[in-house]
Amino acid sequence: MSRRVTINDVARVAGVSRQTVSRALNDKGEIDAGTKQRVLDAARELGYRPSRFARGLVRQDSTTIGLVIPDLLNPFFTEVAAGALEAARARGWHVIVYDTADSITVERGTLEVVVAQVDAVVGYFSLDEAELDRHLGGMPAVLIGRDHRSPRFSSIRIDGEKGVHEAVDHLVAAGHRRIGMLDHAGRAEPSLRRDWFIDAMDEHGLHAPVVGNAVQSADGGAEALNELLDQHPDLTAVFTYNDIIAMGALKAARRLGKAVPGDLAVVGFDGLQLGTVVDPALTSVALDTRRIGALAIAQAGRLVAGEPSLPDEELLVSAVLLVRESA
Amino acid sequence: MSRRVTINDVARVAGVSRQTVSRALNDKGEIDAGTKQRVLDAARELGYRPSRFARGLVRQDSTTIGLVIPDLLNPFFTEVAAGALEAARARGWHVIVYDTADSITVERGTLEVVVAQVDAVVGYFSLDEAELDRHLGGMPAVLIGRDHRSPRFSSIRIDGEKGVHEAVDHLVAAGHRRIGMLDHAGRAEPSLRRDWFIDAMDEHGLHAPVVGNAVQSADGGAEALNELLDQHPDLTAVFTYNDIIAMGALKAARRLGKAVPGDLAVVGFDGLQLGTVVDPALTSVALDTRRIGALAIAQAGRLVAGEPSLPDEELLVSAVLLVRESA
DNA sequence: TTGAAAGCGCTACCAA
DNA sequence: TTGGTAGCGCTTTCAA
Repeated sequence: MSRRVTINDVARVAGVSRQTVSRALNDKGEIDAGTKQRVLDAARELGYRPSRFARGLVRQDSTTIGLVIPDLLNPFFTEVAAGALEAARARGWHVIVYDTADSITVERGTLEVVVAQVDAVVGYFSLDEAELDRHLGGMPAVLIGRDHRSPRFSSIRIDGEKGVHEAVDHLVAAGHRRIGMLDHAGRAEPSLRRDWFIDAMDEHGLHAPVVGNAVQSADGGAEALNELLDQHPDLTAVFTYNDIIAMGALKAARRLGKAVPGDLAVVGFDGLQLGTVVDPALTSVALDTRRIGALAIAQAGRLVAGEPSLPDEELLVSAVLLVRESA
Repeated sequence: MSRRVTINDVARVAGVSRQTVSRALNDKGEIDAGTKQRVLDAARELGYRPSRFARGLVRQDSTTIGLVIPDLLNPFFTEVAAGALEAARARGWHVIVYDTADSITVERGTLEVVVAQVDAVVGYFSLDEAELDRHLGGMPAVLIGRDHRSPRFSSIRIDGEKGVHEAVDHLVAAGHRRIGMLDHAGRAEPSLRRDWFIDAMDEHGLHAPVVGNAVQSADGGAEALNELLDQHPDLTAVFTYNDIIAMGALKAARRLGKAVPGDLAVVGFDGLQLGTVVDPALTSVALDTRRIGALAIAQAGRLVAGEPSLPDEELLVSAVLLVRESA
């Protein structure tokens, strides 16, 4: 039903050849103004729309990139996506967005179909490289926030180490000694962010700090903070796995009657714009999310065009401490 | 550089015809296991990836929908987009997302390119119908939150009237009489939401209520509330144009030393999930954003397939009051 | 200024 | 089980 009226129909109705139709529609010169108008009229009347496939087949331009993210509603990924869209638009490229709903099954399904629709894939993937490779079958791919072993892939690396150290330095400078962390829950292993945190604490002679776990939501953060403070009421500061959890912690702290940052300082991770709508505004180890998205697109573009990859050091995004009000 | 190795190359290397290659790659039966393996090996070795254009040309399936939104970072649009993505995924359709950066110029540019890439367009548009029509050239389009005159378009209509009335009823029932509103700023005319509000107030004999204007951001909401309370210190409740503004108002109220909802009740509009991360959680006139996105996709699909449009009453999304904590 | 022919890369439909 | 032929809808030579 969809693709019905073709260039031939227009040609017939306009009483010209289809090459002439093509000329009229694509604003090529070498065509009589009258003829052109006649063709345009016929096309409009018939409701003619050129087939993107036929056109794409003969003009080898137009780049489309698949962006795979676990959850668009997670503000962090929203920001990365926005950065990617902007970078793509600037280049005239198109981005098909796939939300895998945090499900590895959906991710598999997505990978299955994405390869037939785009020139390259960028995003966050959970599958291991072998399976990724199998699905992708040679399509250029840029993994965000994850290193790769196979040379078939490219990565945007995230380095939060410096930022986390800055955060701990900041807290210690403000007099904090009893600093806890709310890591993420539900994954097999503790996060890198936790390692960085422990490391930074170590540097200040603050050993074996307290670490709780929060499920990935504001409520999760609130609950986790309650538990943590329950067991360690003497904490004066917490660093969290990310901003969402931190916002929950903020809320929990208030309910506990603790002033932030007076009684409890809170530092998140991600540096979401959202951090400014809560009160106090969230201090956070900030990642440049727009840049992450933009880099992924830029790198994907190079891979598609067969250009050399961006230099490794440019594929790295480092976090810095963003001091707002909560610490 | 991009599209180099074709099915013919694979056929040559594997020593078969290209039809056989096609069979092997598409898991058709009627092929010898050995041959198939040979083909697969050759394909992999050559790094062969089928052209999506050629494939699309011959198999007339695969639906791609363009989603045009003013600002992905606005949580309301994020939620709508997420709903659209989910609905599209369920159908195996693809969604190309375009962020027009709240700019009519970008919107024009987007429309220009989108028509060549998708089967239908859905989203939020600022251009008038005539220009829209000119750009779209007959492509099916679904306008969200905006009515259409031309039969060429389809609309998802938003009705907040009932919800706003519920909100005012709720406030009045709680004893509020001095209820103000923070409308949006910067647009030519006052919003429909304001009309609904005034209407609902009227019904309770509360005439000529106070209306301020806020720019679309949390800070804007905070600033606007300060001004409003400055001029009308006796207000005990505010209804806002949307949740973002409401969150700013929440923050401002706290800074003013006003308890929410004790000293000042706050009701937003949109019902964002985000409303739960602030404290107190935001009471809001809620729209089912997922449903909006899903409906837009469903309707677009019908238009593409030439099926009859969804019935008018199903194309309508009504807001309902979502009572949380702020009122 | 226009049209005829060729071909983009692939799959469907036959016949072998 | 395989291959030949045709053709999807369009643009690009090249002649007329």
